[in-house]
Amino acid sequence: MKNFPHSSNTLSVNGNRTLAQVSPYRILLKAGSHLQLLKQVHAHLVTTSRYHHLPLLTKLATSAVSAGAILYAQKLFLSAPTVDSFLLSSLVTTTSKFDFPLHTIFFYRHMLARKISPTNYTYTSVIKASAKLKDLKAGKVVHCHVLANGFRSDEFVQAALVSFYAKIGELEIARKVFDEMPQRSIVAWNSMISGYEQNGFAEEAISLFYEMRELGVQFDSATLVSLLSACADTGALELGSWVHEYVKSNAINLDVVLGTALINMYSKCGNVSKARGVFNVMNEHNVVAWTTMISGYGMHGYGKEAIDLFRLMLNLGMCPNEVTFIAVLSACAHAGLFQEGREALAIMKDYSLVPGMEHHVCMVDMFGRAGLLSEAFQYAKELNPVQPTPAVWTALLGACKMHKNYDLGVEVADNLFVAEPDNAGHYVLLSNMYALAGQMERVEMVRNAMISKGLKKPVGYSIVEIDQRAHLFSSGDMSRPESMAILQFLDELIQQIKEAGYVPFSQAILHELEEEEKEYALRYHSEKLAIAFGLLKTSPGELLGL
DNA sequence: TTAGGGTTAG
Repeated sequence: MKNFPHSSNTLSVNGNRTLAQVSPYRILLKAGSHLQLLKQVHAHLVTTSRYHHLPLLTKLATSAVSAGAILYAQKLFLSAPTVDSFLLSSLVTTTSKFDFPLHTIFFYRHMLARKISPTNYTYTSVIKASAKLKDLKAGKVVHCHVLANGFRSDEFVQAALVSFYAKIGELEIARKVFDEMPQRSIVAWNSMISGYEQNGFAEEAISLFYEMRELGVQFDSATLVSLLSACADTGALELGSWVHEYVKSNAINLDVVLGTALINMYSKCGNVSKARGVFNVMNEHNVVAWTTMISGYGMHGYGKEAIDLFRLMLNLGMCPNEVTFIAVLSACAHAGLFQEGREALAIMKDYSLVPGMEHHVCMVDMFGRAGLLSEAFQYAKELNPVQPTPAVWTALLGACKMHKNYDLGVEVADNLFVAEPDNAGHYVLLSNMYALAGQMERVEMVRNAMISKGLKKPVGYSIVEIDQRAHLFSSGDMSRPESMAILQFLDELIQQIKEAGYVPFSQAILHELEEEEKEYALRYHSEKLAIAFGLLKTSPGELLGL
């Protein structure tokens, strides 16, 4: 609730003048979104018989929406003696703005029922509400209304549609609307770029940005934020650094959103000190910025730095949320700081947070990695009556493998098998664990089960960036024209490192492969292919930034 | 007599 200046419970306007002497509209403006005052005005309007005055009622209802009193606003509307287009379109736009999408649709239906013609403002609001509700059908219906009522070339409505389809994952439709726009606004470009990135098509997001630049369309901060996310997704450090330089040399305001996107990009691309550099020069830090930086430290094994930053955050009075705690616990797990992790989990309640399954997974992972296997197993079992999720068992299984405790590993694997019988990734973990425990008949059983169910483990990828272009490799990938050269070069490299003492660790891919196959899979692992390609295509030292 | 579509962490 916002603070209301002057007084809290009674209206005193302009010194001694009474309520009746002052324009009710001015009182309403002054009441702002203070619900108590709005109700007083409401009562006043009723007692002075001005309740039928629609402009006043409209202002009252939209103020109630902005105060979060959506049901009160709805009652006001339903009790109105008459309704006009101003009242309804105001309610549609205000409910959309203040995040009451169901009510936006509700008032829009009332508009249609009363044959009130929507404007482009109405359409943008209703489309945004459909996006919030992830309601494809509602959005498509509104899209039809848009076309039928001649808003096919309205810049605002079309941009809202691009955004809607992109958010809901219908990228082809989004692109079609985008392509057919007579005038593409910056917002339409940004919606399309962000849509690609949010749906896992970072390459397309980056391409579209290049297209935008080549066409001479001026991009803005929001474009760069989505572009940075795409860089983070693909490891495109060079392009991400270009964005940073661009921001600095064009004096673009480094607000908390842009700053956080830069921190995230540098962290994911492996440059934590640059990430911290950005964090340090930002003027404003919200919980997302803090969490991103803590998470950046954590993912690179800098547990102490993550904990120090977390403590600094708390000392400065910033409130962590559940994501912050996931970042902290994960950092502790990777750095072996289980004491710190335990303390962090214990203080969640001080911030009215309850540990969820993701936090428990971190704890199991933390004990497991630290070699405290029985503690981890105990923790996992004590999660009852909340049944441990497969993620908990997977974390524990990884720990059993890491610490070569195969007996416990098999026990855990059995739990995993029961918990999620259709996950191909788990089958591979299971069969590896059985193989390590020497239970070959079970390996056979798991493998057969996998084949009979037609399950296949999703393919993993490795990416290397050369000249601002990301190159993607999967294991044994032979799809490039340079494939033979890459393999030849890789063979030479492997020969050299073998001479230097390298022994392939074929246990790591035990999934019932013959010895020869094992070595093939290890040798042509996607990371190795990507690195060989990178070394081939760059001058000595360049790939490592030397 | 009102008001708009795009951007950050797991």
